[in-house]
Amino acid sequence: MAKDLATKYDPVLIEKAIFQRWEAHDAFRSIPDDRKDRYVIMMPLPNVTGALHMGHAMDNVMQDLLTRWHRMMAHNSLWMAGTDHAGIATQAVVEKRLLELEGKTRHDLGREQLVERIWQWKDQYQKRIVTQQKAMGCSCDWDRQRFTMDPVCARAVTWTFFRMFKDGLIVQGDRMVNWDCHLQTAVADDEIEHKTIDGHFWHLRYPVIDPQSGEPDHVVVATTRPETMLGDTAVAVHPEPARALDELLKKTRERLSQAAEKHQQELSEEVVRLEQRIEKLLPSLEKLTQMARDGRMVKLPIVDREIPLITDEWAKPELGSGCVKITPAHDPNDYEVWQRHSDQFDAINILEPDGTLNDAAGPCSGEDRFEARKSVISKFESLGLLELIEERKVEVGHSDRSKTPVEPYLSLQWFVRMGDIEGGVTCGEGLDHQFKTPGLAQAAIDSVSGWKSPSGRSVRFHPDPERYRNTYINWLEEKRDWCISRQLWWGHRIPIWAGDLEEVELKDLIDKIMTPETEDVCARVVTSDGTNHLVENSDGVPAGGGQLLLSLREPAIQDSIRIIIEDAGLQRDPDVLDTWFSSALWPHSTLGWPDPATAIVDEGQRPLGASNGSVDCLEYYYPGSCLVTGRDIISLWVARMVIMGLYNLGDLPFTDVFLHANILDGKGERMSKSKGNGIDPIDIIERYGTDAMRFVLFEMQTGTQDIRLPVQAISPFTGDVIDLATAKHGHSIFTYLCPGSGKEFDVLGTMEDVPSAKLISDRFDVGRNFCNKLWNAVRFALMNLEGYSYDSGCSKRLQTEDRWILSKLTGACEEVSDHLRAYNPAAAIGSAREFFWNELCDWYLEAIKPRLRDGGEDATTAQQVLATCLDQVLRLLHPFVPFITEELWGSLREFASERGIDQPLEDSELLCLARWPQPESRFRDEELEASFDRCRDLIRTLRDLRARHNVPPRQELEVRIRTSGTTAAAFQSLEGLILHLGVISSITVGPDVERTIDSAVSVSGDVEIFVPGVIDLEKEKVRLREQEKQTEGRLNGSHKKLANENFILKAAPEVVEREKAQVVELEQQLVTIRSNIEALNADS
RNA sequence: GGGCGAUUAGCUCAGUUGGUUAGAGCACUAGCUCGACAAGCUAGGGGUCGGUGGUUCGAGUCCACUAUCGCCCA
Repeated sequence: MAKDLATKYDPVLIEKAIFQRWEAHDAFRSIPDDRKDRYVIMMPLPNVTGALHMGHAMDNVMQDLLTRWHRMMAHNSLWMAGTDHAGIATQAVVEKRLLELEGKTRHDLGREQLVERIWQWKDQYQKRIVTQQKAMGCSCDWDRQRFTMDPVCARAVTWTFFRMFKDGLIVQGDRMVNWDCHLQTAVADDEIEHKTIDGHFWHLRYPVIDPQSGEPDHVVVATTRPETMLGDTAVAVHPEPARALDELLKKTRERLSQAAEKHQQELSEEVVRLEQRIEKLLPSLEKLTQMARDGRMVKLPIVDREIPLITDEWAKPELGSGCVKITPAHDPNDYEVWQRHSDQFDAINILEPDGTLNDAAGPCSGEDRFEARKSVISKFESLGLLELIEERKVEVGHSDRSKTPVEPYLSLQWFVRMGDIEGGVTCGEGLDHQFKTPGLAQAAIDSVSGWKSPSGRSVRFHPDPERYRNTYINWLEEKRDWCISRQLWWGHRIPIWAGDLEEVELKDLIDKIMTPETEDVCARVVTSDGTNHLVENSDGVPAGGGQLLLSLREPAIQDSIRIIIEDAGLQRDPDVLDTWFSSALWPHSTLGWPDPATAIVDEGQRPLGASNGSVDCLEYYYPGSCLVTGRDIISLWVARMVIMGLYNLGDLPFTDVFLHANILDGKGERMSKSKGNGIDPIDIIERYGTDAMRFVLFEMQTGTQDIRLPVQAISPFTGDVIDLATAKHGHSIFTYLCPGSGKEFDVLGTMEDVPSAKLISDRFDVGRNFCNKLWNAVRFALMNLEGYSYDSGCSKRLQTEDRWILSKLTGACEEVSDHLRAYNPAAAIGSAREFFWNELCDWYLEAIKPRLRDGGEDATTAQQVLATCLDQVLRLLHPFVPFITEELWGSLREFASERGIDQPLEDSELLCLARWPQPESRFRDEELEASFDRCRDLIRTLRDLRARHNVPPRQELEVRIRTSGTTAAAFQSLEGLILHLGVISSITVGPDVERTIDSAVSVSGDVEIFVPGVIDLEKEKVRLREQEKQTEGRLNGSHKKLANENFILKAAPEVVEREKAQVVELEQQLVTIRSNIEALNADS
């Protein structure tokens, strides 16, 4: 019985069962069939570092929305799920735990054991992530999920690397990295924490070799890291100090002339300083520049190296002595200088990976970098070359992972060449649509710039195409090489074996491993002059031998060849690939590329190869449809997927990129695991229900504007709700103080000795309320569907309100689809909500209550319209709030097995597989909607009048209305409705209706409403006078506009006409209001 | 340092190509336990659209500058 349904919706009772039903029916299964319409979303793979937060929830539910929507449109829809190994992040988490719990470093464990530990961690978190996603209702094909390091994805990685290596797209080179001496790895820029500490600025003298007369016998350079002088290979001065100083002075003066008061003093002091510098120091700077041009050398103290004086704009004439030391191997800026002058001097590395100094450091070799700092200073002091020591605040980058200072460090890394390449790059090699592109970055730029792939595809960003197209292109246009090597143990190990071999050994080895049939081995030899030769057989081995670089393509055969090449003295590259290398392949690696038929999927998974007469997954599902992600990884990931898809398959991985908003906390900071401000979606789901959470996320997703989500914690001590945006932190950023008890609690649930608090946000109340409303509306309907049976003749008996709600329903179906097509979930769910709540519940349900009560044929018709509306509403809402709609769908089908008006709607046991609502244009009746709107206005006016005069809601009123034409006709045709909804005893409408002396009065538009028996003349007068004043104001405005010649001349004719019409209307209304005021005055 | 964006009601956000009185939800105020729903219903109050200047007959909307904040890239 419908009456047995609880009066409150309890999500906990149904969500699990509903999900099980979906799984039991295999509802999210995707297998290739003969459908042409297909829809493919590749999940932006969450990494296995930790559990998901609301930012991921946003991403996931957006994808679920699109997938469910397309599935209901009967497209063959695949949502591919999976997780990412996330190189450094995951390794760091596991290493940190290892140190905290066992006091061991990764070196104590060794590579194999550490990797084993990380696999365990991955298993644990992958499970947790999948649990979270299923709880969110994600309708992925769960039998196809992948992991970036599983055999299917791993094979795609080695194949891609191999092909790029063979094509000369992957090369080795030097690059400045941030080196963590403690963990002995490079760390990414975003893993560095900048701290300002008290330091020094040491001014050092370097003697000039053979100074000419009038030239100084030494130059002065300043540094905060004096030990780096051991690696100096040049000293730079500005090429045109006079011009540079002059320009700077001009600019500073200009700024001073426009500066706000608070900046004026600072700027005028700067002007004076520059003027003095030009007067006093410029001559000696110009002398130095001349010396550099003449090729003068200086002698580097301690190591006694002769290094050149050079000119470069990096040397700032406005600072210090104007000279700057150049340490290319240990400073990123100096490295840039070296790139510009590599013909004039070298780079010298003075650091060992552990932070001690190497042999190049001469007498300081073997010392730790900080000891070396002291000894360099004392040596300069004893040589009399220490000019000055300044106290200074210094910015020092510290590694997030080890908390030790990082060192800029020049090291050998692997790169993918992104720029244009002589001869171009072949995309989709071996496929019938293969094509050439100038270079990888260019191919990605073209794909958003009018170029079409062989299958006619290009990429478009949503919902703001131009803005993000620019972001994407700006980054790609630099065409900077992509550094793909990482000094880690967790990840795809670079499939390269290398060794220096003599010519004879080389030939011998090549003969052993490369036969004409071999496709899995690629050999390149780098000779002593640095040239790189692709070697296809032993005849191609260059004279004199060199460094052999072997790449192996197929993981399966690596083991057999490996023994041979390792015997020959080759060693495998110890580095692993950048995580983004494997995630860039995600859209095709998951589908089994390079060969779905032989892809080794997990036990119990659907195979990827062709079966049952259908093509294989790769052919069917690639290229895909839409990528859903945040804008922050446009360059890191989106562009790289485009590149890899084009390169490997000659086509784009997707045509649409939907960039959704990021979730911020109450302070406006990005939600993230490491910041400790992330909410676990499970916390929200437990408290509010999944659908409530989803509803609110969709409502927040309006554009690409980021969304603030103020977060509260429930104190584990007092139960109080604490706003985290204003709460005080405890000992760490993950803990806060409970104001009630003063005790500390944790918000991540990872601190063992600190009680953890559940995080909530009252923003989700809205979603919970919505679900409850939906629940109760259906409950009401079911209570009134007793004895329902479908009747195809129903359309002949439709009442006004029936036709109205069907017209509105048609509009809602159109709007929801339109908004979804425009990637505007907030607008889409807004339209659905507006129809369901403000039209169906507020007006239609109220309107039909008397009919349902009275029974008979009229009741039957109302039942059928109601059942039809609910059927359609549940379908419209399903992609947004899948659990509650699926549950209610089951109940609705029980009570009304057939729904529809003149023909039954297509039915389906599961709502998630039911057909998406089609707008029925024959129900559209705009005239009726307009009449209905007039009635609603009238009823609202009457309710307002009741409230103003304290008339009890149930006390019936008599109403007299003076109006004519269409408005009068509308009121007359909807009289029954007005009587019922306005709680009116009688209504008189006509052009000659007169106000009775005891009537309250309300004027709205061309309608005068009189309600006898409700008298508070003073209130009425005050209100009418306010209305009079307001109307006069608006009228004046319009008059003014129309009096303006320019307005008449220049504004669009329809705008002028509208303005004129408004004047007529307002004047009429003013007359009416004034006559009513007069009448009231006459009465009193 | 370069690029992109944001600033609208107490809060969170809408506001298409410039054109009637700038909207929604929450919160607030008042009144409603009428046979779905108090997680509800009804009505109401609340904004000189960050600031300054400009273009225009007309600016929340376009332009310039400025302040604050955010993101990406160096």
